[in-house]
Amino acid sequence: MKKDVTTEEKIKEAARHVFMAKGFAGCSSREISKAAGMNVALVNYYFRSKSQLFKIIFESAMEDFVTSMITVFSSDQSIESKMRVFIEREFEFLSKHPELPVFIITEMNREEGCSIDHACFFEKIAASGIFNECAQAQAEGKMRKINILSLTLLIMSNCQYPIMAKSLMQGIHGLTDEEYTSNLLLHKQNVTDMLVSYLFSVNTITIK
Amino acid sequence: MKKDVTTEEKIKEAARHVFMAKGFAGCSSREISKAAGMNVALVNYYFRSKSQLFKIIFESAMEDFVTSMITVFSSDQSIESKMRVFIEREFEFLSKHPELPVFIITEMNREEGCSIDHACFFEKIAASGIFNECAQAQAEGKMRKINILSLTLLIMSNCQYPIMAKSLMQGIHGLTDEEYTSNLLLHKQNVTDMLVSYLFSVNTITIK
DNA sequence: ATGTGTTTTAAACAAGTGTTTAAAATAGAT
DNA sequence: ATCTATTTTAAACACTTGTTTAAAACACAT
Repeated sequence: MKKDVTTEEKIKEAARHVFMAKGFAGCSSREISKAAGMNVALVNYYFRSKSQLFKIIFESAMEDFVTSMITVFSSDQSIESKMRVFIEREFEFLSKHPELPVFIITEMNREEGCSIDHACFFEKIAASGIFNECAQAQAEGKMRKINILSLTLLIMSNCQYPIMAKSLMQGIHGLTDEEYTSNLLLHKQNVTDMLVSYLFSVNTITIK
Repeated sequence: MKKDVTTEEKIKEAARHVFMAKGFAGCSSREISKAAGMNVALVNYYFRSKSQLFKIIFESAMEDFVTSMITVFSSDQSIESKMRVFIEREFEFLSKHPELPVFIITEMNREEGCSIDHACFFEKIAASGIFNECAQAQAEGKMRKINILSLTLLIMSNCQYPIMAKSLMQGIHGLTDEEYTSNLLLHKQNVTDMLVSYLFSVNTITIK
């Protein structure tokens, strides 16, 4: 028997949407099954339990998250232009999946969330060779010497936070969706300028 | 009748802890009442409902959040040193309340979360005069010309994200609590350097 | 001690939770 | 058409949820 979209995929897609929007604790199995247009029992028929289904969705979300990074790192460019492209792509990717960072951070803080092995993601990133490339650039004086955690944090902070905090910023500054989106473009440019000049010290800083 | 700590305060304190750690959806009324060492019915006796209690806790959390900012802005210093002090204080404050940013962002995304008026917080910040001060510094060429949202985002991103994403970063980089904390100190310095030099263009950037 | 108002509790309520069971519907092979 | 295995459903399971009710415990004035 064949279908355009298998039942299993229907469930996963529905679960992805619902989990992302409301979190593990914020939704019920029945809600997911309804979003997939079927009976509750089917969810457990294909994926033994709610937790099991969640684990699959979460890991695939992490996978997307990391894959989006690695594609840029593996490309063949100077490290500085990799950085520029990376920021560009990260804003683009996260605009399409705005709930992803909050989702990942929230669920990492859940007790059960720790059961998942995260180190493998670091290994994947490391395997792209980006960290060695940075170390070399730092040794050659082409790049500011900061440790890898700090580098990761600088980039992630400035790419992810502006998208995670959308509703907060809209609330505080009183902006519509469109206004926020257009402001985000300006901000992306500022972030790029700031990070590139800080890390690679392109001394074209002239203000006023 | 008098007590050292009133029942009402006991409930609020317990609710604050539990809500922060698990979110609105992630905990039950009974969990809160047990944390406060009493019967469930008492929670509803003092605060009509779980939602009502939550609203109070959330708004007080936002209050703390904003108050922590304003104290620095209202002080009597140059805008550049205000920035330095602000980052310092923000890292210190958030280290003591690490769940606060994720909590606020998560609950802002809940449907019911929108019922709360957020604009008042912006007004409070604006009332501190910090925005005018920035505008003036920008007009005088002392500060880079970027809009307020972007400025807010730059600061918040770099102060809040490193603390929100602790468990994610620990997972990825394989760090203990102590290691992360000490790395956070180094990172705070990097953030300060980067932001100050980007915004005020202190051109002492010479690498290696 | 009695009465009064407040604070606290145990118990119950209906509704919703994750999960399981057994029966029904469906598919494909003979 | 009959049999078999897979897919889907309705119904029930035991348990937790937010909230309410009525009785108990308490404090305090008289």
